[in-house]
Amino acid sequence: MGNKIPLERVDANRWRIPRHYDKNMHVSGMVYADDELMELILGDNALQQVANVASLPGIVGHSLGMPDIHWGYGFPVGGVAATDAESGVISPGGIGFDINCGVRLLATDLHYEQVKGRVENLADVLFKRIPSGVGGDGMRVLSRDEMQSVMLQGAGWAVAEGYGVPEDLEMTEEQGCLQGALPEAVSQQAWARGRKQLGSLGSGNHFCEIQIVDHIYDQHAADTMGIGRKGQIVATIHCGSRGFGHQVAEDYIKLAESKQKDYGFELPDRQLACLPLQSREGQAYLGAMKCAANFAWANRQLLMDGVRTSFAEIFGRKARARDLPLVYDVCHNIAKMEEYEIDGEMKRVCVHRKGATRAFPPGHPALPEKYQAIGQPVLIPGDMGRYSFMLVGAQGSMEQSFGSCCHGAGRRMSRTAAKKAVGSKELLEMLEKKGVTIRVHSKNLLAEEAPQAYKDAQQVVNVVHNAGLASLVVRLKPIVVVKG
DNA sequence: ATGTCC
Repeated sequence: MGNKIPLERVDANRWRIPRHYDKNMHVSGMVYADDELMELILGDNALQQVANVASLPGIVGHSLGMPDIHWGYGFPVGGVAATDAESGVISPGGIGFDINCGVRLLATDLHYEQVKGRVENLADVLFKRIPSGVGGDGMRVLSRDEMQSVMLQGAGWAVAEGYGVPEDLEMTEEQGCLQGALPEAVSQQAWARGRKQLGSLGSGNHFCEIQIVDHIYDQHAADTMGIGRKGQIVATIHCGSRGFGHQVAEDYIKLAESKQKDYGFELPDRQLACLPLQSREGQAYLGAMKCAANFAWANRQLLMDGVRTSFAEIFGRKARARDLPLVYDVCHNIAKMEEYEIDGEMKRVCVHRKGATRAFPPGHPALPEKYQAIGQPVLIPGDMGRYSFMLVGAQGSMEQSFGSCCHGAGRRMSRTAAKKAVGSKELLEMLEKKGVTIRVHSKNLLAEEAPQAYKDAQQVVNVVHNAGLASLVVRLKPIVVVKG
């Protein structure tokens, strides 16, 4: 079905889905891929979803698809869409179920030579200290007051509770807190789920990895981030808002679906259900989404503390935050109100990033002082067997993609297809052969995350680099993987 | 992603 879509080649890395393809489209689609990735993308219906998103009321610019794009709920994963702040809509499916799923990376001052004899020990301690698994409870149970504070203050709450240091907040997108969160817009069911889950990894593609700096593309930017030594050990955490954000998403997707007739929206897919940004319901979703985003930042802050404590336990470090500084934290499932130049005038828009990372260029006012000259760190986890990447945002993102780029390798197999194709035993053997030590809560879910189930992250990041959305800084190789 | 079906 995807191959019915007319694709116009723009250049080596970009393809247009012309607006005339479907009368519902208000704008064209723009998809970032080279020839090889486009072959994979044509294998599912993600391009149809890019075209569908172009029919959202008030969409501006292009409906965008990043090179890691694949099929998602209504919107593709790896999609970016901006809607007019006054006359446009917000679509909960355009943010996704795991609100503020995101990634953070910590540097260490350790070299692989200092760690290689303790790898098994490190894996055990991380697995012990980082709660994981489907439905898993977190590091602490929150009172109602504490839960409300987490929703309102995000990572700042966690730092005030002793999980980390104020410098961590400077190195977090939005300082780890979106203003304007509305706890009263969050259902009691979501409150109840959230109160048990703060400080937990969950399952699926979430992980904590210990990685080695494997290749350096940009020494100056790598040095600025404190990850400029080959063989240096870093830690990556990939996690979101757990059952809390999932419940918020579910509640508002249902609400939006029930309101489509009232607002006179006739969208090509009911999963695109949306709410006018300036409506009572639209503002309620935005306020609830911010609660979930803030919860996710507090969650990653607690998980990071677990990583620092693990390193302290093994390597005897006392000043943990100083020895393991946070390099940066980005979210990749979120809607943000931002300003861009569109057709020659500045416009305030709601940028839906679903499986897409903010990638602001050097000099952007939202960046901390430390990164003004190099641009925003952009963390791109690949798969557990091959590699992950650090990039920095480039000027092209402001001109082309509403300050956004890809968020990962992107699936090439569905979860069910991956489970059919890969046995958990052979996968564990393959990882061991590659020198990856793994601790996993549920072995039968692991196959869903097999490297074969993902595109080659190197190909994906090459496309955003060549298209000028972000620039390569370092490549990382996993040595320890902890998963749910 | 997810108390993977209220």
